[in-house]
Amino acid sequence: MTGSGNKSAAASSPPPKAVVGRLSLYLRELQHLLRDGHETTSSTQLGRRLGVTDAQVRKDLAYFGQFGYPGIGYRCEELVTQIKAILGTNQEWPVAIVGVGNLGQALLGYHGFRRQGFRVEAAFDISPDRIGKTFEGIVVQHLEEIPITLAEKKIRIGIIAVPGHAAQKVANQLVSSGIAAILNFSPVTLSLPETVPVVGVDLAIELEQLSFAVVNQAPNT
Amino acid sequence: MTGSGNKSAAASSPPPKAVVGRLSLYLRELQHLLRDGHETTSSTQLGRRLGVTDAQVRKDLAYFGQFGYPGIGYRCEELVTQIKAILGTNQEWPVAIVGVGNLGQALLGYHGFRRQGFRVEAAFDISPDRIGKTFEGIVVQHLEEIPITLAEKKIRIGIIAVPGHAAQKVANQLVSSGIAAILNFSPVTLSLPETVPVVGVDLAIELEQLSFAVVNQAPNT
DNA sequence: TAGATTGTTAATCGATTAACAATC
DNA sequence: TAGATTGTTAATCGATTAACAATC
Repeated sequence: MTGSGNKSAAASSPPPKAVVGRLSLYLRELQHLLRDGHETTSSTQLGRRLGVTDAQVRKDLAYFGQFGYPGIGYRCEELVTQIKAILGTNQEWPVAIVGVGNLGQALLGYHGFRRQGFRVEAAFDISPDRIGKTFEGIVVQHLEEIPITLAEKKIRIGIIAVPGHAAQKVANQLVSSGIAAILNFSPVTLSLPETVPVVGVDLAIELEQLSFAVVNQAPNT
Repeated sequence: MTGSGNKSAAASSPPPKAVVGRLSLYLRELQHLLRDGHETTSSTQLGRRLGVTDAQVRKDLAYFGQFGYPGIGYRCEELVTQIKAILGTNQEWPVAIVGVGNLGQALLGYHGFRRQGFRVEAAFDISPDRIGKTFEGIVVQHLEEIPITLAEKKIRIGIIAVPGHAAQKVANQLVSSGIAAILNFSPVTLSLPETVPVVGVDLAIELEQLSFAVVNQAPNT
């Protein structure tokens, strides 16, 4: 017997970030497969859907253990459970949003977060116009409340959606309030202690990648 | 004389995607340096700010030409101009948004796009509640109008911000209307012709990368 | 059994870093 | 000139792919 819950072959070296990124994609795809009634899948099927090779799927998963059944493939439900455990989304994560402008409000209302185990439980802003208002059941608080609220609600992940010029200051406040990780939507590079992982999403930069591709059209292999 | 506008050493092999991604980061940083009154910078300074090595900065730029001055470094303004030309953002790009829910509305109002040369010029939805409404000066149209409007407004880049179950259909409509590239915010993998580049941004996945980092805390090198 | 598919090792490929002559 | 910094080549490192014995 090979698979199922076997963590014995746990990674000795830490997995590259790219692998963790793909792990999330595998999870997403597996959830779609499940919804479509598939009981099992294979590295070939999964890879084809995501545009990666079957070997890569198997190699990526091998960083974390043995989850498959030779001759059969992977049981979708089981693999979903396993990947969630690896990513830490088998638990609920309360998160905070700082900056309740356009983007912050959209993130507050984004149901996709909840579906994957993230629940926005606090929102902060500096504008008197917004403080005290309620969005999606969350009352916007002043930035000053960050330390107390993070502690009270055991929030470890913060989302920054303030204008660029305010982002570093907000990041510092989050860090000094003990945040464990930051998702940054501001178009700036944050300078933070190495112990606080950051993921940056710059919407303009994503579009730039596309304008480059269009201008240098037909990257004909 | 080495630098300035010299495109002679243009890339023979196509630059890896990772390089183009960093190019956008260099551009962003250079714009900050300019605003802070810096006339020149160096691969070391740029790299330190972004957490990459000086060698990598120079190597990345070398894919596209020679832009620096030995002994001096890079003139910020000049390099900004050069990188914009490479990325194609020395021109204005009209873009369309499909899906005017929470996220779509936020994207419509996002000023960061405009700053980098992207202008939202059309918005589409399927809901009668939203069609005809105006957001940020843009009247929401029915999905049916996509072909006519894209042609009229010469829109080549489309942003998908519809629920996952509708995304593939919308993508097909965009493609058959001649879109050149797609930015996809829906949590699904789109299957598209190879000629249409896609960038996917899945907000839940970004958070998953952070929960992984927190759970596997202290990736102590 | 024959067919399918895994996990893993070895081979290949590509990307990053180090080093340094050339230049200002 | 001495000091700084580029562009580029060679060396290193890491990630992807191919191949295959083991397994169901």
